[in-house]
Amino acid sequence: MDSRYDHQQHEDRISAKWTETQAFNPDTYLATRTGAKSFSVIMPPPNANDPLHIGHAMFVALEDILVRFHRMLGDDAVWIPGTDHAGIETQFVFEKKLKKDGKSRFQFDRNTLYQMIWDYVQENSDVAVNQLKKLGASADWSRFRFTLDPQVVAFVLQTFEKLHQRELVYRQWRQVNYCTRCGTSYSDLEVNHTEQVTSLVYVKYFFIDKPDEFLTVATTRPETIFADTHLAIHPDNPKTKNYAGRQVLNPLTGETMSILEDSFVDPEFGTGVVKITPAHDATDWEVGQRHHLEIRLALDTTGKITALGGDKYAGLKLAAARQQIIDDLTASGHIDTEKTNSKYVNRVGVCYRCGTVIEKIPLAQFFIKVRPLVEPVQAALSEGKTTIHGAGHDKILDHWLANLKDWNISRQIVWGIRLPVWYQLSNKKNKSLTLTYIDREQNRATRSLEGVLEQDKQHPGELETALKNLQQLSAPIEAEYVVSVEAPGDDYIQETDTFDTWFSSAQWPVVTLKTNKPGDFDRFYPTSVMETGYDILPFWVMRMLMMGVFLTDQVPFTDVYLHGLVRDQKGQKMSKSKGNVINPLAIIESYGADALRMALVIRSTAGLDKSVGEADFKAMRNFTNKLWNGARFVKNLAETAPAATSTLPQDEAFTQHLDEIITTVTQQLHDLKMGLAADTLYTEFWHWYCDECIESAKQGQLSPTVLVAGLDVFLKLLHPFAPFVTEAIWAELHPQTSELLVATPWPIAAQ
RNA sequence: GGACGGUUAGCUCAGUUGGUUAGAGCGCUUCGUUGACAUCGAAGAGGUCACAGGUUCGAGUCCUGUAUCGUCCACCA
Repeated sequence: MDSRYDHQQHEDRISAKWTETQAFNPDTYLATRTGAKSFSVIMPPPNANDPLHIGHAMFVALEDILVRFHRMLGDDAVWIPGTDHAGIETQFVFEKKLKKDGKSRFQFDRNTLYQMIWDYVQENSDVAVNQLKKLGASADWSRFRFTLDPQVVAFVLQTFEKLHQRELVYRQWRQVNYCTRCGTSYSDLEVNHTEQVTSLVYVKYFFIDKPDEFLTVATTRPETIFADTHLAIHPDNPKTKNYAGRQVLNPLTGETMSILEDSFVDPEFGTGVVKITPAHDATDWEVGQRHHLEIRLALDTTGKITALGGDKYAGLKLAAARQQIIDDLTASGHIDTEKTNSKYVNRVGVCYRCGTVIEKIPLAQFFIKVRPLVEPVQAALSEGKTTIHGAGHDKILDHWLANLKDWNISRQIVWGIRLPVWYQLSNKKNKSLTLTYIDREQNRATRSLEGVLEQDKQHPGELETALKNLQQLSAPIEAEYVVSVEAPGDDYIQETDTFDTWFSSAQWPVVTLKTNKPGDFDRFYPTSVMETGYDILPFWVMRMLMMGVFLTDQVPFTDVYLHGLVRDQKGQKMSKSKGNVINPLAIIESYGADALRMALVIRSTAGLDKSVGEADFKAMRNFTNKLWNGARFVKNLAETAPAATSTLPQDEAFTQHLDEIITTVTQQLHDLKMGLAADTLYTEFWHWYCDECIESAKQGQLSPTVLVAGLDVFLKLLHPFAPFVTEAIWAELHPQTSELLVATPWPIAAQ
């Protein structure tokens, strides 16, 4: 053996051996499954087109430890890998790429664009998988799934159909979160809230009956004044009480606005009078619902002022319109300029992806009723069917479940699974469907269905072109639709909206098992441990619970282990702008995958963030070297020492303590205390086995045969944590056998 | 405004159901290459376990409150 462990000489070679022997496929490694307990882990699928980051290394390390442990225990253990099409993320990245080439998504019909993104993802799809293998992930690659695999898509469509049959899906014209830059709506979860400095302007609304008197209203959104229908006051506010029922003039349109009373108004804030814009503000929308107010749109989905703005403002972009309106209102004496606070800090919703301010815009979208899905989950959790491991996140989940609102699953992007919703072309109610398509002159055209049919009469083939080169379909709320996995007939056009990626992800534990090898679902469901970052608890874990219970009447997993963020050595969040991002591949290159894994896992705890830095990787690299050299010495000792004729003084104590270690580590792993188990093994191997036991053996107090047997135990216990170096040492110690360490049984304490 | 976490050695963090002199890595001091490892070994310095009460034979660990940092949620124009 070399005097140093050189990971680069071993890792790829060992990886290949594991693959050759199909060591990770339970159909292969288990001689018999009779009586074997099932242990299944579904991998959180990384984005198919992205290289892995340090967070992925964390999940690989933790999940791999569990799977290798249970495999060695003799369980029917499987870890099902996959990659995610990551709808918005991927389309966002692809559009940036298009832009670089001087193109835009609007130049392509949706089928062409979809195919282009598909090809792009295919080009990169090996990257993630190869990196997972580099990390030592003992996943069963023969069960690999991509979220857009045809079987997966088919399953997701059936789920939607099932939800529809159970009346858990509805289409409604409702205010939704809309990113004008990404061109799609979002669910509430995709909106981040951040503080922003804007101008708070005080606008005067003059009374109709007394034209020289006015009410002052503070607003940060003067550009929506076109769509204002009312002002509101609190019914019990003495300061504003006498305004009730009076009428004022809209300062921009000159229209009559009445003053209504609603207790949502905070008498203490501003002037105690609020303008109501039902279309573009969440609170105002609700006020509008309560008081049956007309909903008028001031902004469209491109972020421009609608026709409501008249010749002067229509078509202006939001920011430009805002400034123009402030200027104009100031000029016309409608703004109390002395009161203007140009540094007003307020909270706005921004797109989690691109940071653009999210607009509230009413749109016809598909929603899922969440109450009927949530309730069985709450029941299951309170019965302890699923345990959440991770610093209070169980309570956070409870809070989410209790307050969850209906889920908008429609996205106006192409990179995803298209909703199985169909509109009949000949249906009179569907005449005003709007089709955007690339016409025969390669121009982007937007026409009503009626208009397309008209065109088709004059230029036969227009309808065919429109359907074939369709970019986007926009159906009014009164349109009639059919939900069907297959096209109901030739006379139908399919909805162009795609599912929220999380809608299909929510079914991942079910779909990966149901569309895989026959019998997998019964064999592995409910899965054992769902291990993922706490940051996607509401996005993913909660929704997997909801959809899992809906589809199977069982929770999708019995335990959830939430790991924290990986931070840098100073405890700072990693970000590209700070330049403190750690590339896991670079760490593997210099220190080895084992060192990376150990550094991430050791003393990490569920639900809490973990700091790592160069010093940690180095320390754990030293540990792999320590293992190697301890083994090197012990091997040599066993080979050269004369056969023991009797037991030595330390032999019994050694065996006893070794048993304690086995018991402790085994229990820690059963309890999902991977960080603690790694720490136990590190300390026991280095400071007990090497520092004490090897030294005892040198002094003839401990038998080499006992020592070498103990080494085997350590190699097995450490294998889940540091699979490469332990496998390499195993081969050195047991040159006569072809059995790999990965396939050996877990040690059992004598007592 | 609500909720949830963190606060332990110079730094980053463990501490498994309350139980003997509170641990690790890195850093620091002194010494050491006599059968593995200098990516090493030996010895050592360094902690009122945020603070204040309480429960207990016994509290880093349980309870109450305070401070502070952080995260998530929330319709304050």
